[in-house]
Amino acid sequence: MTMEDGTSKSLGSCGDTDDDYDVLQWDTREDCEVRQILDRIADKWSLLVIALLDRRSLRFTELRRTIDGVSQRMLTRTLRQLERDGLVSRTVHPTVPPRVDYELTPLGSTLHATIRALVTWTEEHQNEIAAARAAYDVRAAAEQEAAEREEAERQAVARRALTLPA
Amino acid sequence: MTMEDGTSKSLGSCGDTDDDYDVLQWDTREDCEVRQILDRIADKWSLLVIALLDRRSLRFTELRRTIDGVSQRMLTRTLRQLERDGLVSRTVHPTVPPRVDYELTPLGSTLHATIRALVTWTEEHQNEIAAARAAYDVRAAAEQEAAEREEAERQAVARRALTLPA
DNA sequence: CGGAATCCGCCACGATACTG
DNA sequence: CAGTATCGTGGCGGATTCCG
Repeated sequence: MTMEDGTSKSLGSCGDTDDDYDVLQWDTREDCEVRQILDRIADKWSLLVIALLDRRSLRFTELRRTIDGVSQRMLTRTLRQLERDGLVSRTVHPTVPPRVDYELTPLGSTLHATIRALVTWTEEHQNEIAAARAAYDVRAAAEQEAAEREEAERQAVARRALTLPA
Repeated sequence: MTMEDGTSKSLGSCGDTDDDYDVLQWDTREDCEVRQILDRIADKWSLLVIALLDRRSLRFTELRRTIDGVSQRMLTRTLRQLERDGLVSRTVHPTVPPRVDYELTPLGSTLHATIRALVTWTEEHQNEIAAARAAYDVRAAAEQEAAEREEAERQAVARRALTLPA
């Protein structure tokens, strides 16, 4: 089993002292739930798996084929974590060859619904972000060029001071 | 400048072909906006910075002190990325010693609002998740122990077959 | 004070091979 | 088919040093 990830134990409810002013704590402490869930949905495959399973339950190989690019190792690990968090349920049919079905739990469904909001936000604002990035890159390039010109100028001055020092 | 991260260019609108059946594409392609934003808010510090700046604008050192654990390198990188994405604005006051203020842009504010939904979901369901994890770990431990007993049994049988083979 | 540049450890992830 | 086990590597993030 080896418990490869760092989650393991210490699920200490994150210490909500009073109101929601605990901005510092819910992200600083490693064992905080928010951090955990965030890492889960943000890792390379979890979100995609959740999105796919929201349509219908799927077998391991179906997921593997559909996702295209995932290694069997990562798919297994992803599914295990989702299962452990109660977001995905795993049903083994004792047939031969073996057959394993994965489906979203009710909890997983509500999470997917929540995530949709984030996806929607991204879709709605991707143009603004792209524009901001383009603008930033232009400014950065301009500043860089200015710095280089300034540097060249300084060197030119230094050279003149050397070539005619009389 | 060196452009250390992999984002750089290629902001190719992710290819929304028809409806929302592009589940495969918006997460598989590296240059997809959803992936980018997700990686941003999920990285170790961005979310915390956004949460802090949502209250009021802050100086570099204020952020550094408040966050407690962040290296100046990572704080700088985080702020640069957020600035590039148009989520945070950076204002340099040409005083001595220099003073730099960071504040959330309107775009950044809307993102923070969206993220709050996710945080809320987590707060509401952290008990279920904790319970699911505990249950999973118990099952896993039980299975492990069962496997070990089975193994011990096999070895015991093998030993008997050797000690009295007459 | 607010960075930039450099070096480095670590582990998440991928590729490969083996098992029930 | 559905995994586990093992090894190699790229890149993230931390520590340190230097600069304007």
